Amino acid sequence: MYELLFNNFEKNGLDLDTAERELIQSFFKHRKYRKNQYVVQQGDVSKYETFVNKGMLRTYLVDDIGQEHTMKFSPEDWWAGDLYSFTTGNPSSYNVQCLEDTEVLQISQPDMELLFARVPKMNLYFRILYRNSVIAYNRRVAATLCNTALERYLEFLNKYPHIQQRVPNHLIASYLGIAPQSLSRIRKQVLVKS
Amino acid sequence: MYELLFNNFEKNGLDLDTAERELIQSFFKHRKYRKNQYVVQQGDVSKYETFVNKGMLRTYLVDDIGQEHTMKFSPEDWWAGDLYSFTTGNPSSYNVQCLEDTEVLQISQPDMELLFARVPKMNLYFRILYRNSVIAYNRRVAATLCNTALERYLEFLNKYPHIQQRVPNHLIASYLGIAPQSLSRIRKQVLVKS
DNA sequence: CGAAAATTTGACATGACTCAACTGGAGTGG
DNA sequence: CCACTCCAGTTGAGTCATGTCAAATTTTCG
Repeated sequence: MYELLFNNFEKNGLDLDTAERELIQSFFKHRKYRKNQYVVQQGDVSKYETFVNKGMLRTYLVDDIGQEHTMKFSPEDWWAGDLYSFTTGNPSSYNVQCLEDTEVLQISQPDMELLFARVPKMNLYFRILYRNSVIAYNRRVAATLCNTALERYLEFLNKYPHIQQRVPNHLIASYLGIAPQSLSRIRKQVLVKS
Repeated sequence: MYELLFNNFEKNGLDLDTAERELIQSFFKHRKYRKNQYVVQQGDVSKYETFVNKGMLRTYLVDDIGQEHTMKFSPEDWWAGDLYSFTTGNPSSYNVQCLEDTEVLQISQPDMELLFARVPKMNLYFRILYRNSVIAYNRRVAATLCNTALERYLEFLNKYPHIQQRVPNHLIASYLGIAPQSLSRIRKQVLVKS
């Protein structure tokens, strides 16, 4: 149940002994959700940082005029959660919803603080994790500034081919920041060209 | 020369004793740039993470058709640099340019690794720093997905009033992802309404 | 099978871009 | 002190990409 998480720790340069692993395990709660259930809802506090073991989560928000905008897809081996709400305890403006039946490991904010106190090298892991996240966001902002919708769509396909097959197009459109009709037209262009 | 940096460490929960401070100082190089000089240029490796002591930096990139897009402004007490290039050693796609005469403190990638080895609690500082950066990028992506150019402009003014007074409007436009003419029209609207 | 959701298509509206010209201020040099 | 240049900012006209609304079609799934 914890293999994927510990593998992820290792991938990011973390060496853990048995005692540490047991301690870490004790901080994480295993939880199963069914498709369409919510892990967090707009207005709630995002109490946990959530590591996806199996399935897929989608983080989105709803704007003033009722439109949904997808911030992020989280398949297996990714984290999800609203870091702002988690850190400050303020209500989240995001919804985190299951696109499939999903199994996760969750750690609460106080437990995370304890974890840092007891296993200081977790600071290294999260430093690397957040650093990579900053790099990814950089790219995304750069893409929205520099690229057309078509280019951003192709980049998305390229980068997340596995996600594309598991997620309906209108959600991809809402991630790219375009209307589903526009994505449909773009897809037609791509077909013609190839 | 190091007060601002150490203050920043403290603000982010870092307690340092004299020995640690001296060690840390020895890793940072002080450097002065004149207005319009480049700290990093597209194609170079971003060898340093740069903390701004005085002045203002602007990180931007140039797209296929020669347009500039501003990723970030870094006034005093902020960091600048391309984290991707810094981490991997690959060439950067960004330019980092001085908008004013600027004084910085720089640390190289190998020195940063040494720093983490010698002062492990620096992991905590950068974890927090990157975490806050992730939160800020989240907001920015959410704003580009949810808000109109007008709303994004008002949010920018609200959040960085100090920057607005020190930076020409066409650079703000390139940060917001709109043409300078569009920003000019938006500013006219704002005047009429108030 | 049948209902609901997703996708596609068409017609039209609109916000933002481009190109081009003009204004106004800052700085320079005669 | 004035003429000149340079650059930022503004304004207008025309264009284009993308959005909206509405309807048709296809797919999914109970």
